[in-house]
Formats: sequence, structure tokens, C-alpha cells
Amino acid sequence: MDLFVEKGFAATRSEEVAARAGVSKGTLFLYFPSKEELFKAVVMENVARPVAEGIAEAEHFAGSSGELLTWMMLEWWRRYGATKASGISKLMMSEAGNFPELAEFFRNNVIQPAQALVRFVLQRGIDRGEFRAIDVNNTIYSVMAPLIFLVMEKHSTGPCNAAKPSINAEQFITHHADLLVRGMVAGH
Amino acid sequence: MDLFVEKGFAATRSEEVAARAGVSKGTLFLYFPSKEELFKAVVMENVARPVAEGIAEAEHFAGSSGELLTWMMLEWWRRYGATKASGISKLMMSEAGNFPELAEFFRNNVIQPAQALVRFVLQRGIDRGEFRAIDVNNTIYSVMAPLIFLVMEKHSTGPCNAAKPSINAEQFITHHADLLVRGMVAGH
Amino acid sequence: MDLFVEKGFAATRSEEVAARAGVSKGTLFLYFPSKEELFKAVVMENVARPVAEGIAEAEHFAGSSGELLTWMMLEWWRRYGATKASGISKLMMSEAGNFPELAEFFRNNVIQPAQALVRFVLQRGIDRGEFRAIDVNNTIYSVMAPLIFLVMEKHSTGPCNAAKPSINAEQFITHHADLLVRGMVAGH
Amino acid sequence: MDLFVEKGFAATRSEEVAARAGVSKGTLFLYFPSKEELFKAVVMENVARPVAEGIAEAEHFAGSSGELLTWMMLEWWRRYGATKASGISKLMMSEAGNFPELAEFFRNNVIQPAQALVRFVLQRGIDRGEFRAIDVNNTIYSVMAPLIFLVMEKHSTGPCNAAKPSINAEQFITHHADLLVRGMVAGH
DNA sequence: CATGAATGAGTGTTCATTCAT
DNA sequence: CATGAATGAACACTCATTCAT
Repeated sequence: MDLFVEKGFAATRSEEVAARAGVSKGTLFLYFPSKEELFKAVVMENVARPVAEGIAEAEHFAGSSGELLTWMMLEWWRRYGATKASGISKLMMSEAGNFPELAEFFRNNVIQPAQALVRFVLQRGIDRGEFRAIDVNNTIYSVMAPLIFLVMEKHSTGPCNAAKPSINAEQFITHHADLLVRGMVAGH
Repeated sequence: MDLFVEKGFAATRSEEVAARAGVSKGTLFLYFPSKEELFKAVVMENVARPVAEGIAEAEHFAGSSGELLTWMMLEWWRRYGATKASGISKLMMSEAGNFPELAEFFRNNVIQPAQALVRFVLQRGIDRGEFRAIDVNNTIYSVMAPLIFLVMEKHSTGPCNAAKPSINAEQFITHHADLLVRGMVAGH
Repeated sequence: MDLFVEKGFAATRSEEVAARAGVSKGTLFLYFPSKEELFKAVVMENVARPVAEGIAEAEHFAGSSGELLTWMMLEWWRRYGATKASGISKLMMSEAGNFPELAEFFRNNVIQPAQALVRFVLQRGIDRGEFRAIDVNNTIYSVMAPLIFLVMEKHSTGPCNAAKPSINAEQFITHHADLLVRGMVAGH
Repeated sequence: MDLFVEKGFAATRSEEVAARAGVSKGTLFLYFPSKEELFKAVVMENVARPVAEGIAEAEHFAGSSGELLTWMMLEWWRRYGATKASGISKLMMSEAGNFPELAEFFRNNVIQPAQALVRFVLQRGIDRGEFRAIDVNNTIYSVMAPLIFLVMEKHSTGPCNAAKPSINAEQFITHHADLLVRGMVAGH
């Protein structure tokens, strides 16, 4: 996974994968009939774990829905976005066109549960009178877009780039969530 | 551009570019000293140019800053995001790590001008008393993230996917802009 | 080696080297990371090695320094100059300007050891009172020039040239060495 | 000629030749049917002039034959060896194998007259009792070899090589001539 | 079950040569 | 006469894949 995340599918050489796995190149092809199958296996293995955990916790959150939204976005970043694992998401967006099966799997097992969670939070706010009767479907994207954006940004520039005045992710998420909540609050 | 968008930078073969241009491989290198320079020319023509034009227009916008922001985001989508050219942006996010020089070129010629424009609009709103004294730097990302998100979404699934219940981009942009503007307005 | 000698460094195609070695092009690059490294290996094997051997023997020579000089020059010719391997020396003089790195490699691994050996012999003659206090640096060239000359002559005309009334190399070397020794002997 | 001398036949690009000649690449091929023919013309044009002049002067030399030999070698170096024109000689040795016609032309029009001149000088020394009854044929090579050697050395390393502790040509020639004359003088 | 030596199709790039204008 | 735009065959080097051991 590390190598695919670092370099993408095409630029990752089987030889290096084998080396990092501590086996010979031949052995790799003994277990995976092709580089494509290896890639699929890598993605399948490394996806969908943390999402489920997050959902369970969110359902028992005690505070206001605005606080919940902010907490959830920050938590997602801390547990997933900021880790190497989020490279899988970047990978998926980059390579989805070449691996339709993977894309569909990813959509079903990662994106949709995540969207459902966001929907749950937004609906909770509306139901409790904290938010206006906003357009939930579109707001889901307003919540997810900056997270995806951060992930792409994090993984698009390699280990290079000393001059990177990079984004402060948590600060940005807090700021964005604040904007959203202000835009959603009831009474305006 | 078509080929780069379809296949990415690395996977696009010079020979095929030449063929589609109706010339021989040698001729290509007569006009562009390398594949990288060819790509830069593609970026300049199809990405940097429309961005520059949009900037010029935005500077003479007459209405409120909230309207300007909404108009700008929608216009960006109509003129660039919705076209095949936006595939270049997806490609850059996908391959930046492997081609640092291209990444820098893109940053300088596309991303930075775009950020400057957004900054200009936000500052305009603050200066005219339409917006609160928001954190401009982070808000720039709040504006750009959904646009990037839409571009990634549009190009991440190839020509496939009939079942795509895809996002209605213009509606989402309008919605997101509305949320942002509501979140930024002065007096709350 | 045969191919490099026949065609020169630049004109020798890796594919043909591989073919003559009875392997595929890929295999060649499995063993030598580049054409330059392949060439260096050829030099080490066919040029630097015999030179080194000759040096070892010369150091244990028993006779007079004049005899040693003559023996050394003749031996150099028999073991190296007269063989196909000496084509490498011709090649290096011809292409050194276009391949500075190879030139330096050759200088370090072949020319300098050879010069050191000649210097050793001349100094031996002076130290033992057999030669005058000649200018050693220039005399080194007086010793080497005719050998280089013979090598160039041998390889400058291809396999052609029936009418070649060519030089009798051993006779010339003997003659030249005799002239040099007469010119160097002490007491005049 | 400059370009061929600097880079050799293969490494000289027609485009650059045309540029330096101040014409277009097409024009070049209007006058010379191929790069090979161009090369032949270059060599033919630039050879054989100075040799003839030198011969005439040598025949009227007044001093001893040893002095004549030294003077002749130095003069050859000053008028030809040290100039860019000597690159032609290097070129011929390097490329003779690929251009047999040129090689023969060069042999007939340059080398043989030069050898004849050296022979004349040596014979003069013998006839006047200044030199022993040496082997004239081989001694001719003993005279020419260092000159050829110097020319090769001068042109084998391009404009590179700051660390070149290069040979002092005139000093070496003087030294070598001295050794030869000492080795040839009558009475030993 | 694992290896690693071997492969060969494929890639960006160069350059002598052509030819319509 | 001269041009310069166009060509396409070459070439060094890469890497996923195979297979005898």
C-alpha cells in the first residue's frame, strides 16, 4: 500500500513492491496474477475499516448538531485523513477510471456509508430545530468536499516541496465547519 | 489535451499525440522539445488562459460581493470545470508527485492566480462591509474545495457508469456559495 | 569488445552487443546499468588487466634497464598492442572528446598506471647509473608515443587494404628502443 | 571543418554545420548529397597545403642534419600540429576505417610526402657522416610517432579538462629530437 | 513453494534526409 | 537557388511477466 500511495499505480514497480514485501519478484506473481490484481487486493484490504467505527460513535454524540458536525469532520481527519491510509482515497479518485470494479466497490463500501453519516448529522440538526430546512443532499457535498480536497492536497505533492506553505488542516476544517454551521443555523 | 485528459500524463504516448494531431512523431518534437513542454503548452492554452480571462472579468463586476462570489464559482464551472479541460486539473492532482516540475508549473500558472482571484473577491467583500472580518486564507480553500471536488468527481469515473446519479454541479455550487455567503455576512 | 573495437563506442548498438553475447537486449541491462558501464567493464577486463599484469612482472626484471625497457615495450606490443584489445585505445583517443567520463575512467585505469610503469623503469636506469639524468617526464612520452602510434596505425585502416606495406611493429619497436637507449646512456 | 574536428564525424550534426555556414539545412543537401560526401569534401579541401611548403624550405637548410631534424619537427608542430588544422589528421586516423577512399587520398597526399621529407633529412645525415648507418625506414617512424602522438593528444580531449597537466609540446619535441640525434650520431 | 535469470515490446527523443513552395 | 517543415527509422533504456530449476 505504501508504494501505491506514494507513486500511484503505473509508477509503482513490481520489483520494488516485492523488495519491500521481502520476497522475490517471481513470488509476487505467484500470488497475484498481474499488477492490476495486486493493486485491487491492496485497495480491498485497506479500505472501509475506520468509517464503520466513526459511525457508531457519532450516533451517541451528546452535544449540539453544529458541534457534532465539527467534531465529526475533525475526527475523520485525525483518524483517517491525516494518516497514510487516506492515500487510498486519493488513489481511488486518481485511478477509478482504469479500475471500474474498484471504483464501484469503493463507492458502495466507503463513500455511501460516509454520506449516510453526514446525512444523519444534518437531519439531526434539522429535526432538532438547530438548522434551517436546508438542501441536505447538496450540503453533504459541502461537508465532504473540503475533506476530499485536503486528502488530495496532502497526497498530491510527494515528499518534496520544502517551500510548501501548506494548509493547516485542522484549522481549515474548524473554519469551514464554522462557516457551514453559521450558514445553516435556523432563524436567518 | 484530449489524450492527456483521457490517459494522464505518463500514460499518454507521444506517438499517439502526434497521430491525433495528424503529424509524425518527429514533427511533434520539432515544435515541443519534450513531452513535458508539450504538456505545459497544453496547460497554458487550455487552463491558464481561461483562468486569466475570468480574472479580468471578475475585476469589473458591478454587484455585491456575495453575488460576485456565486457568479464567479458558477462561471468557473461553466467555462472550465464542466469542460474536458478540467481533466487537466484532475491529472495534475493525480500525478503531481511523480512530476514535480510540472506540479510547480501548474501551481505558478494556474493555482496561484486562481487563489489570488478568490482572495480579491473575499477582500472586496470585507472592504465594502459585506462580509465579516473572516479568515481569508482558510476561506479561499472553502471556496475552492467544492470546485476541485466537482472536477475530481467528474473525471474520476471514466466514460463508464450509466448508473451515475451524479451531482448536479451548478445546483451544488449555488447551494454551497449560498451557505458560504450566509456564513460570511456581516452582523452576526 | 569486438563490437566496440570494430565500430567505436557511439556506433555500437546495445542490441547487437546483446545478440553477439547470445542474450536479449533486456538481459544486457540486467548486468550492466548502462552502455557506459558495459564499456568500462570491457576496458577493465581487456585493457586494465593485462596492463596490471605487465607491471607486476616488470618490477621483478633482472637485467639492465635498457634491456628492461626494450623487453617491456615489446612485451606490451605482443600482449596488448598486437591484439584486438588495443582497438580500445584507438577508440578512446577517437571518442574521448564526446565521452569525457569514459575518457577520465580510461586515464585513471589505463594511462596513468602505464605511465607510472615507464617512469619506474626510467628512474631505475638513472638510479643504477645506466642512464643519464634525463628529463623523465618527457622521456615517458618518447617511450609511449611510438606504441600509441603503432596502435593507431593498426586500427585506423579497417579490415581493408591489401596494399598495406605496413610497419613491422616488433622490428620498429626494437629499433626505436635501441635509439632511445643509446640516447639515454650515461657518459655522453 | 571546425565542427568535424571538434566532434568527429558521427557526432557532428548537419543542422549545426548548416547554421555555422549560414545556410539552411536544406541548402546543405543541395550541395552535398549526403553527410559522408560533405565530410569528404571538408577533408579534401583542408589537407596537403602546408606539407608542400615545409618540404621546399627543408631542402635549403644550411646547418647540421641534427639541427635540421629538430628544426623540422618543431616547425611542423608550430605551423600545423599546434593549429586547428591538425584536427584533420586526428580525424583521418579516427575515421579512416569508415572512409577508405579518404584514407588512401590522405596516405598519398599527406603521409607519403611527409615521410619522404623525413627520409631526405635522415639520408642527408648519413651521407654527410653525421649519423650512423641507421635503419632509415624505421627511424622515419621514430621521428613521426611523437608528432602524431601530440596531435592525437591535443585533439582527443575536447575543450574540457581544466585539470589537464598537458604535455608541453615544443619542450617534448626538443627533448625527443635530442634523444634521437644522440642515438643516431656516428661513432658509437 | 520460491527464486531470479531472462525476455521483448514499448517509450521518449534524435537527426539525416526529402520536397513542396 | 534556397528554404524549412516534415519525416521515420534508430537507439538507449524500462519493466511486467515468464519459467526452468
